[in-house]
Amino acid sequence: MNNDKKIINDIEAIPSLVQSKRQIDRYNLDIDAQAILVASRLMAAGAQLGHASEIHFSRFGLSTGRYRLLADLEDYEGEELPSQLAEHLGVTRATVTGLIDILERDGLVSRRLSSEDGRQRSVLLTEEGAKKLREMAPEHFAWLEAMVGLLSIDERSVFLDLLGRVTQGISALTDERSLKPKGNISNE
Amino acid sequence: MNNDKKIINDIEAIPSLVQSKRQIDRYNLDIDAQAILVASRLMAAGAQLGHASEIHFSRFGLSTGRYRLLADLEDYEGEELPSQLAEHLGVTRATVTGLIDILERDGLVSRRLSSEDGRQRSVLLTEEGAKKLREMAPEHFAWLEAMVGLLSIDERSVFLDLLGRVTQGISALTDERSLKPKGNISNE
DNA sequence: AAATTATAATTAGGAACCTAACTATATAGG
DNA sequence: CCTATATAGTTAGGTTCCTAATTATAATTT
Repeated sequence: MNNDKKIINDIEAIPSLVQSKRQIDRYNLDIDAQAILVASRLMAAGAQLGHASEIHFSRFGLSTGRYRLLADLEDYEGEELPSQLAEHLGVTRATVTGLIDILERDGLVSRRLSSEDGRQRSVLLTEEGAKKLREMAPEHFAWLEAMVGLLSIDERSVFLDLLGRVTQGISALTDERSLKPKGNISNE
Repeated sequence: MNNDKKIINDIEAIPSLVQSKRQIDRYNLDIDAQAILVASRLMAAGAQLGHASEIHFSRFGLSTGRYRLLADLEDYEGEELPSQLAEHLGVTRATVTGLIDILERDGLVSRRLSSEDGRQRSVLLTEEGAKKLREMAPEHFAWLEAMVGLLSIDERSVFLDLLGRVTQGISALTDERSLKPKGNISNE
């Protein structure tokens, strides 16, 4: 019986400190092995979470992106422009078009032409879409809460703080390459 | 000039505490808003990191997966079976086949038939593959280190601990559905 | 020994997100 | 006015990873 297929994040897939050390030693680099371990673990956790999330939402006939779009729409009184959605979700407008296509096909949102600007199309949350969100809310939020269930309230605050700074670190790395910084990363 | 396209993780894309509270209040759920915030932020961070990682590796003509395969190969004396690689990387064998295809095309690995078992094909790190790893090591590890550069040594330990428990939480959620646990998650 | 079953790798096709090119509309400059 | 340029959304095609089916070889069962 091959139920191993389900368990992707095997113990083998988790990078260890000795592994990080070995890699650094091989090239005689002046790098903190633990820093490498933290970064590697975070990458592994990110991939794992992304995968788990898709499985979670698929039980409601949604994907992570499509749920997030619906939730954002709900947060903005049930009507938004695709470009706003793209900005809120942190994805491209092309991606939003695809998300809307499927949600519209499934009757969870609808498109409407804007009267003010002929280029714009409003996206509206349908009654069915609102119902879907209402129905999945308890289970969904319980799922999210369970994710951090092994952390105490205090630990959650600490984690949030540390994660925020790591996120900042990542942003700095990706922005670095654009030689014209927008000026909002001020700490030298 | 539209260099905004590069900066995907806009300030708007980061979920806030008030947003989490609003969502929970809407359905009168007995859920800790901060827990939702932590979970949401982690998901956002995971996506951001995944994206940043692809950009990082693309500068060396690699993807995250292909780099990880090369690095794992190096860790195992330059020779492994595809099935071992799949397990170590936490991806399916089908994915590994695809990764090897491109790495082989680019001359970074080679395939060899196993003498012992006719079903197996060994994957070998070529000299060119080893050279690639050697060349990118300084920049790559510096990149990883910079990611957690805003954290002190002590904070890295704390972060590692908390992240580990969140990871456990996620694993528990995904395994939950398979009614026959493998019994290797022993700490009750 | 032959037939069944398991395993290793691959192939085929799908989902999510991307970039770049395109269409339609709006705005600005001469 | 009317051409040039910017913007909103979409379309086309690529990448990464997945699941399910397929092929080839090994192990097991009768």
